[in-house]
Amino acid sequence: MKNIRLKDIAEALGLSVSTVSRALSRKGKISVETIRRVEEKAREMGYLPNSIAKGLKTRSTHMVGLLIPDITNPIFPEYAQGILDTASEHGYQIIMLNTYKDRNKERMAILSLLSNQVDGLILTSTKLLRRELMELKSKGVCFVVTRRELRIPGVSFVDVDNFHGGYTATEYLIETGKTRIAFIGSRFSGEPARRRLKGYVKALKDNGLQIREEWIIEDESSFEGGYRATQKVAHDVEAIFAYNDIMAIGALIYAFENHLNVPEELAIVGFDDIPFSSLPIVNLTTMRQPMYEMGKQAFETLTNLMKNQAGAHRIWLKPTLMKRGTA
Amino acid sequence: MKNIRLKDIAEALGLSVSTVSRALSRKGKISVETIRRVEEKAREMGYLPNSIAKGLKTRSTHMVGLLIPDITNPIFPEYAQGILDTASEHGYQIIMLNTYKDRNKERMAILSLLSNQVDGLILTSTKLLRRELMELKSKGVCFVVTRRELRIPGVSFVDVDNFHGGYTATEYLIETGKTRIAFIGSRFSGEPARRRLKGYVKALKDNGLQIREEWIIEDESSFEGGYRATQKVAHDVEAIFAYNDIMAIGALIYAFENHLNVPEELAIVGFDDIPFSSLPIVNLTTMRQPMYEMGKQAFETLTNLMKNQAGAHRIWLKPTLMKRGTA
DNA sequence: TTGTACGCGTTATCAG
DNA sequence: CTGATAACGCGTACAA
Repeated sequence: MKNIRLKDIAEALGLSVSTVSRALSRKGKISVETIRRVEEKAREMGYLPNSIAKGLKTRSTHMVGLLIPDITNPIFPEYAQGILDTASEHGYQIIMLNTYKDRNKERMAILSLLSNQVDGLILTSTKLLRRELMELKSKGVCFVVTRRELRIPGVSFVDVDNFHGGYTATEYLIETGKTRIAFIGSRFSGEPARRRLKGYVKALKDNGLQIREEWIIEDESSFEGGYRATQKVAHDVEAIFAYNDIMAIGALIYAFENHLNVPEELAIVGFDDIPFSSLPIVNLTTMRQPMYEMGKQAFETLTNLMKNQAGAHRIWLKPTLMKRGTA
Repeated sequence: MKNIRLKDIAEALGLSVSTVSRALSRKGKISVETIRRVEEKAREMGYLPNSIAKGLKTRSTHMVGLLIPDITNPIFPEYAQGILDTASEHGYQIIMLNTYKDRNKERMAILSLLSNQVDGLILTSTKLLRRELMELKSKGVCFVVTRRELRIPGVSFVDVDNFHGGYTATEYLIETGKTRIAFIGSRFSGEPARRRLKGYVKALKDNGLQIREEWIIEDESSFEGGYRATQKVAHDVEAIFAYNDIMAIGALIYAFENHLNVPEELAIVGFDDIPFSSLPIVNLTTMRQPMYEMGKQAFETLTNLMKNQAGAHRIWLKPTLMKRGTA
């Protein structure tokens, strides 16, 4: 069954293709009567516009490419939701791809997306080099970066204020009376961890507490990593601020297995607020990252870019403390 | 900066557009030397093919639409991953949309996707009426349905064998010595719940156990729902088979709060194996649905359809028992 | 108010 | 082996 084209409905009505086109898009001068007839016929024949043909002409496909490291990482579904919902409100479709934090995959994905003539790109935790992003920008590609803070003139990004989050979490632990506080984290080479760590350090200093190197532990981002890191310091500290909820839960498991009372003997604060942290059995106190909001803002920033070629936006979202049972 | 077109590289080389096209696609007779020259020039000029113009001509965009009820439902990210990975292997892009189980949203989404000339559709847990699916089929649209078993001639689907899963879970509980076993579930009107329930009933019968209506509880699919349902039967049964992990965890919370030993006093088996069920603190015994595999199979079934217009495939995946701490 | 003619970037057909 | 030419479906100056 062939699709109905403008031409088909034009012939059925004895009109020209352009008249039909105008009637359907309501552009230019056209009689109300013609509009009515065309619309009726279009409905009757089940006309469905060919958006890609339109895109070829108008140079706008209303498609946006979304690159995510890994959709099974529990912080991302909510983020994706924010993007999908907002895109849908604005009449855009999202083409999604996983990059697995592989710079090469990312490059290929972007080429493929641009080849498909997407109107814009959302790059999540991109590994692309600064130079590459500048090049992309100079080609006139519209894009927004999230979860990576970078200062390239004209490049927009949306990120969480990791420093502020680290500061708030640590300060809260201090407020509850803890003075011996460890930080366990992963990938200290990466920006998010570095900034959360800086927030932790600053909060300790501001409160006249000493920074102890041996209380700052690096391990991998996993339950096991959190467990191991906790093992190294649990005998010596009263509280743990973890880089993320995964590691915090690892700490929780350690406490559980070693019959440490939480939070009395060992208080634990995480970061992210992944869905399971709020389960009654877990009930983790943590810094919530507004991931839905991040997705929403990312898309809205992008639409502004696509429409007005407006200047760059830099958005920091504040994480909020979710007080629950572990601190 | 305008994009480089075939025409640009043709002019730069003093060739015709069609020759350049053939050189790049290596179709038809063309000299090796020309191919070399064209490819070099293309690289040099940074040529990126315009897939949507190509699609207009070839009537194939290599895009596939994916409809999912809700990507934040923890069973779906893995599924989406399976689809994304497989699509990528086959050189396809995925346009993803949430439907929120809303039939109308689904209709709109499909129209919009077809308007974008996708080559195929994957409909997850679709609410569309049988009649609508048949209509879609008769229009020649390629699509695969997942998580809904339906017998429409020529329509392919991939689903988990819910009956088998329900049977296996119940049988396992019986094997561990339990005889008083409850089923807690939600949406008994829906097929998955009905089939799992049937499996439960059959397993009881096959083992000479009685079916007790008051041990079959319906409530909503949430922690609270599972908690409430458990509350109603816990005093009377030794084991609970839950429709899904969410409800099973609700049951677990109930047991936890009421100091019931799990699994001695109350054994619990879930369904899904969502990521958190394997956490040491949760450690839920459950029927694992192979969601990645389901996504993979769905896409592969679809490619077959798109290529050969091959006959319909009906695939049932077997869920597998994950023996952990709660049963 | 409507129709004609052309172009968007690509591929397919048919001559040469 | 290569080049003109005609589509693909739609939008838009320009002419009527």
